[in-house]
Amino acid sequence: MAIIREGVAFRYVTVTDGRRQILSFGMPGEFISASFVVRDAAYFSVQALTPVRLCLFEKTELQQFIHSDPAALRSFLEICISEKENREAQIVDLGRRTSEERIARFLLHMATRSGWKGESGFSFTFPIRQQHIADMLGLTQVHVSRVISKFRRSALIVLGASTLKIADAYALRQAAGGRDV
Amino acid sequence: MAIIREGVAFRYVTVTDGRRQILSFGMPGEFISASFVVRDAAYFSVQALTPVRLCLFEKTELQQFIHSDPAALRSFLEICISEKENREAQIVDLGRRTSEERIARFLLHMATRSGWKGESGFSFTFPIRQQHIADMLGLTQVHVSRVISKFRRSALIVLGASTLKIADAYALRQAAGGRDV
DNA sequence: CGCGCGGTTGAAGAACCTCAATTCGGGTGG
DNA sequence: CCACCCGAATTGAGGTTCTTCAACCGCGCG
Repeated sequence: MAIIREGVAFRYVTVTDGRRQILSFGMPGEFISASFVVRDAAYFSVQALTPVRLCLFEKTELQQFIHSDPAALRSFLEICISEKENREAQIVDLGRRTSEERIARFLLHMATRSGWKGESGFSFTFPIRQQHIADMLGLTQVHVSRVISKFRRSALIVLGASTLKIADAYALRQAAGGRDV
Repeated sequence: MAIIREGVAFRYVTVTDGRRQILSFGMPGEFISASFVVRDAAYFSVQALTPVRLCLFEKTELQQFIHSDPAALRSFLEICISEKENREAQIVDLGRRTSEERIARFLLHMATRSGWKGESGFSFTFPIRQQHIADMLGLTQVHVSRVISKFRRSALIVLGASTLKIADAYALRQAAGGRDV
């Protein structure tokens, strides 16, 4: 039972023959996974991308806290459910969007989680490698490279060693499929 | 806020240009979506596949019930979290499994939810069309048809108008990728 | 210096899609 | 009762998207 205070980690599962699927990235302020209130074992693995500082909870204490305070219960349910909603958005991406849309949406989503307000020129730390993007979005690293290169050539983004800059927010949203995030 | 008592329904979203992604099928005994305890609006649509009989709850009453009884809270959290876990399994399917694996796993999963214990020869009502399978698994109906035809020719399954029979459980599990469901 | 990780690029192929024609079965109207 | 019709499934041909394999580059680091 842990909340991330600093750094970035991700949850993933590996299927037979070594294919890897990343389930989510955890950023500061977020639970690794709310499931641990109920579960003892995990069907996934967790790995840190950067050095990470955690805030640990005793499971039973958290359970008591949720019981004792109605507001706490409500906000914990809120967390569980918005985690589920994020997973469902991901399902839509994987099932029914092209690789360009997926990658554009992923970059926009990470920017938003890093405090982006929507303006062009926003720049933030981005420690995620192409292999992670590929494993998050059901693609190969090679294909991610091609799409990212295309975005860069079209001046939608500027991608440094560990920083990403949204250069043309409008065009990137277009590439993401227009509406929503 | 509703539980399905009879029949089958599904939740889905449509993205621009009409592509459809099915998020889940609801079977008897299951919530349409546990999210409604916290949410007022839904980002998805629901459609019945067969005639459906529902059991409706008043949201505020359910909230009070959850607060009043620790066991109720625990089992509701259990439901939320296992819904999330199902979505994550789906993400792995969509991201990192072939169309044959996805379809085989989907059929096995539906059989299990219909009370299947694992033996060959089990047969159950299956009102789902190929288009639904396609929209659940991120494929086209045409491709689903090809894979299903292949399964049928290899005598893994027998698919009637509205019933499905697991003819060769072992081979179907092999097609599903070996381990787990 | 050399090694390794991450990224880029090209060529060839596999998986899946699109379009379109055809079939099959169940229901409905004449 | 039969003709028709409609939704659902099948099948073929050809195309696109993404993968695979492999070579190569650039850069930070021991």
